Amino acid sequence: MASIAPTADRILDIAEDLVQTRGYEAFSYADIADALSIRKASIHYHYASKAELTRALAARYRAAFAARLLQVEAEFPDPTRRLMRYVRLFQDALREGDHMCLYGMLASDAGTLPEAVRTEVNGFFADQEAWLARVLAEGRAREEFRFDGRPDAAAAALLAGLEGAMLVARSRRDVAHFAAVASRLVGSLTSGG
Amino acid sequence: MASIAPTADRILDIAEDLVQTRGYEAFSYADIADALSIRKASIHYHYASKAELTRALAARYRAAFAARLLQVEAEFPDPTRRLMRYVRLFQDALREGDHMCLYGMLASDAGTLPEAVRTEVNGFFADQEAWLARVLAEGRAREEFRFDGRPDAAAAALLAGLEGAMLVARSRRDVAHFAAVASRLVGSLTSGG
DNA sequence: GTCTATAAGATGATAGAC
DNA sequence: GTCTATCATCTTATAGAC
Repeated sequence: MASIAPTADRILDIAEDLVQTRGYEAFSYADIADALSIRKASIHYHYASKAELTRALAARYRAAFAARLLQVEAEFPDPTRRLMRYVRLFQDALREGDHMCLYGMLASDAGTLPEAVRTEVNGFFADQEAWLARVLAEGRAREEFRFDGRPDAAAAALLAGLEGAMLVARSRRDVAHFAAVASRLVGSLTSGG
Repeated sequence: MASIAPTADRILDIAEDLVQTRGYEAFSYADIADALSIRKASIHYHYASKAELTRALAARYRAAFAARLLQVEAEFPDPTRRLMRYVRLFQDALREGDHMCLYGMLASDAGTLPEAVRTEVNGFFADQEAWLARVLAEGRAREEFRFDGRPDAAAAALLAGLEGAMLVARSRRDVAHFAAVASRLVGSLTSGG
């Protein structure tokens, strides 16, 4: 499947895995070249610099995630199920417990990230908070959710909880830890104040 | 103040700042040598390897944080104030919004961290959750806090929320974002289910 | 589009003088 | 305890043949 994709895409596939497991600073053109059995120079043909490669990777992931959210909205009309599916999307990113969400990892690399990538990171988080705020607002209107204050504030806290849970769970290589924290975060919206 | 401390300590001071802003992979002996106006070889005299330097840094931070928690307990007898002070400790680690909590950063580097440091990271998180669980349990017994389920589960969710809020806030260079999420997390314990 | 070859610089680390 | 000098290796990146 990956082997029939164009080289430019396969490069991003490998890079995505490397960023999720090692971070921006700890992956190299040599790692990608080895994984694909090509030469480093070939990667430079497709992506002139590491900054450009990472920017392309971030943009692809952001677009794919946005598309998946549209799918979720089409598939699940009710806010509760939408939210549960959203949490599942995050949990899947953890894989066996050794991957971090791509954007969570890039956020941790914010201090050394090329500016174009950094802008993309903040845009991604803004996307997530906006989407969650809409789901939460609708859920409260339907009396499926209960929470205090503005939906965007509740959305920011939920996103932070999910990202932090991934960070801690991955350090422990423990997907169950993420699942437990996530269900508590969702539970506090569906059953309390 | 830093300039009268022994070299071994000053090395860790600089390393701490570098890890908090750049992460494990993105700091080097050369960075520390430049900051202290000494040579790289002098650093190797104090810490034979980068792994050993980072392990020493992690151990120092963990011990210092534990000591600060004892101070908080001595100073504030009531759970609500203890918790507010705890959140403050985290917020201070952000500095101007460009530092991550040392252990949050190390957790994000889990994929490439020397095993000894990684063990230290999970120990630190266990420390935090245990301390928070005790504060939460006592707060619920005194009817200052309200939450469902076991105190350790609530503690895990709170810690995850704080770490995630730091991650997102730092990416945005926005301390206020952390403060807003943190006060919402605390608020959900003091005023709701 | 992929290759070989190469560049200029950084990396963690060591030997041995002072 | 700090220095100079050096090491092998890795990094991103480029030139030019095929």
